[in-house]
Formats: sequence, structure tokens, C-alpha cells
Amino acid sequence: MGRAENTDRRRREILEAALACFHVLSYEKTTLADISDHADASIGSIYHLFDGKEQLFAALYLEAIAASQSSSVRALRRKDDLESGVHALVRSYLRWVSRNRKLAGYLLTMRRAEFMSEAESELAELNEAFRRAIGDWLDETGARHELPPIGIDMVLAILIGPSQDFARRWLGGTTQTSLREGAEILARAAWLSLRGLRDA
Amino acid sequence: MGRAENTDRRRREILEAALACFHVLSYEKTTLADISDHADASIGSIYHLFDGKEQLFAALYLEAIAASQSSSVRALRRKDDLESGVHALVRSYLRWVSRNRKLAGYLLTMRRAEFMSEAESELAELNEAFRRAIGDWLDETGARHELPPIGIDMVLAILIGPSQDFARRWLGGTTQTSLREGAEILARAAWLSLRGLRDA
DNA sequence: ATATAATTAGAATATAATTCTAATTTCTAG
DNA sequence: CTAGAAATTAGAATTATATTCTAATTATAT
Repeated sequence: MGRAENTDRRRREILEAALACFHVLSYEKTTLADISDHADASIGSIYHLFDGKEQLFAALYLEAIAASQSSSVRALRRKDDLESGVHALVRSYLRWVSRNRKLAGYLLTMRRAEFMSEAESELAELNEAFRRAIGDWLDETGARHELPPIGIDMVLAILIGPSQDFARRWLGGTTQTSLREGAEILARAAWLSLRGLRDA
Repeated sequence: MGRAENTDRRRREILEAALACFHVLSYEKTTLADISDHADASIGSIYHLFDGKEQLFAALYLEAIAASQSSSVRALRRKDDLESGVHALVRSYLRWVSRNRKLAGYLLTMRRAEFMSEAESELAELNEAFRRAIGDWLDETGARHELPPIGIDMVLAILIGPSQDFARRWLGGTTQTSLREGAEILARAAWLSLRGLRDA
């Protein structure tokens, strides 16, 4: 086995251990010793691969956001008009949440966490890439013309804002509505907003 | 001056110092020594009034959420039909954000932060009271009949989800749209969703 | 097989939360 | 007004944990 692969495996083990610890203990309460135990990696090893606790969790955050975004983009690319695209985006986001609960919970809890300042630039890059991917799809399909005259930031807020709120509650177990129903409702809600704003 | 008032003042000073420190340093990086300095209160004093760093920040969180919610409820109570109510709710939330940036930033950053587990029950109470206030208003005005057949949790997600997302970006300075425009757009978007879901 | 570089281990150190004891202030009763 | 009781404040001592550092081990290339 090559060294690079070994290192990769180690990194992954540590990230997974961090997520597992976070899931039961929360960020504050998981110590590096916990992670070290869970991952069977020494403190030295962790510090060799990451710059510290914050950077380790920032790396996990970036992985999570990348996974979530790429899942959304893939779903979008299977559609070719705005209405289907909007539905697909909302549904796929919530499906991703339900299939990656730990990671999603981490993402929703740590959203804009302080330590992200370190990784700010990488995060900005990811968000920029996400926007560009959506922009490309809009251009390729011609769906851009169906959008209301509002900034893409507002479009995204309308598309995923409600789903994030709902996902947070759903993960917390404090929601009357099932994920399936919720996805259906929010997909339609998003589309109704966009269509209504366009036709106004 | 009575002892109770004195204690209250102390509490408030400490909470304000915590918020100020948080605003420039972030949770992780603000030490109790920082807060102690800022508030001119000794460590002992802080521990006398709060159970620890987490509980101190949890108390701040509860204050913030109570302020935000009561501002929303006041706005709602001035209206007497669903469309105006929805507009008022969205606008008042974003107005509150712009007038209480530090507190709002704290709220949006710390949303569902780990340490809330301690204050979980109080948080649940606040949320329950908020829902009840909205429920009462719906009944008093008869607006409940104008709602689509979805859970109140979905209604809230549609109402404030986009605003939260937008507010986070606005506070972070990464939004093309002004708060005023944003509020206008999101208020209409929320109403279009609810009306559309009802009429479907 | 050996040299070199990468990785791992864990002890030593530094930082910050928490606890604890004593001093001070505020309140209450007489 | 004053002694005693209770609440509050102060800051030193303790404890927990992140980080740094040095040495040992492992993997790779020649």
C-alpha cells in the first residue's frame, strides 16, 4: 500500500471518529483524547494530519458541505426545466439529510461556526462553485428566463431556507410532519414562491 | 438599591460583556477572563450568577430568542388577516435582525449549539409559547381558515426559513440584496407559498 | 541493505475552565 | 443604629484539555 493511500485512510478514520464523537458528545465536549481513542490514532498523528482541533472540525465541515452540495447538483442535472429542478433540489436535499443524518446534523449545528474563519476561503470557494453549477444549469436549460427578477441569493434562500429549518427540527425529532411529506410541501412551496414572484 | 436589582444589573452586565466578547472573538475564543475584564466582574461573581461558561451563553441565547420572538408576536398582533400577518412577521423579523445585529448574529451562529442541551427545556417552553401566541392570533382573527392543510411546523419553516438564511448572509456581508429589498421579496414569497398551497 | 523522509507515539507544557476559601457587602431584626 | 445572617465578590488553587516537542518507528527509494 502506498504512503499516500495510507495517509488518506488515516485522515478518513480520524474524520469519522470526530464525527462519531461529535454526534454523541457535541463539539465542546469531544476531546482530542476521545477522537484519538475512537480512531486508534495518537495525538501526534492527529496533529500531523490536521493543525488542531478547530481545523480538524473545519475539514469535516468542508467535506460535509461538499457532499451535500454535490448531491444537490447531481439531482438538478437530471432535470431540464425550472419547476422540476426546484422540486428535485428540495427533495434531494432532504433525502441527503435523511441518508446522512450525522453529517447533516453536524452541518446544521455548526453552520457558520466560529472556527470556520480559518477555512473561510475554502468555504467561499465551495459556495461559489455551487452557485456557478446552478448558474450553468440555468443557462444550459434556459430556466434562467423563468426566474423572477431577484438575486440568486434570494432564490437560494427561498429554495433551501425552509428545508434547513425543517431538517433541523426533523433531526431533533420535534416535528409533526414526516420527512417525505415535508419534502413534498416544501418543494411545492418553493416553486409557488418563485413562480408567483415571476408572474407578479 | 435592593439586592435583587443589584443582582439583576450584574447579570445584565455580564451577559452584555459576553455578547460583546463573542462578537469579536467568537465563543471558543472568549475566555471567562475576557468576560470578567469586560464586565468588571470577578470570576467568582460570574460563577455565582451562572453555572459556568456554557450556561452563561445559554442564558444569553434564551434572552436573544425571547427578544426576537416577542418582537415578532407584537408585529403580528397589529394585523388582523393572514396576508398582512405574514408580511408583518417576515418584515419585523428582518427589522429586528438589523436593529440587533450582535444578538441576531449570536442567535444565528449558535442556533442549536451543543450547550443548549442544558437549557433544552426552557428553549422548548419558549418555542411552545411562541407557537401558542401564533395559534391564538390565528384563532382570534380567523386567519386559521386561510391556512393550507399543513402542520404549523411547516408554516413556520416557510415563514422564517428563508429569512434566517438571508439574515445570516446579510450579517456576513455576502449578499447582493439589501435588507429592505430582501424583506419585501421574502414576505411576498412566504405569502405566495401559503396561498398557493391553500388554493391547490 | 541503508539512508531518508514520513508518520506515529506519548510525555511535557501551556492555557483556560472550574472549584474552593476567605473577604466584603448588603439586608434584616431588634 | 448595630450585630448577625445571608448574599455576593474576589482571586488563589486545582483540574482538564489543547498544543508542542522530542524521540521512536515505519515506509520508500536507491
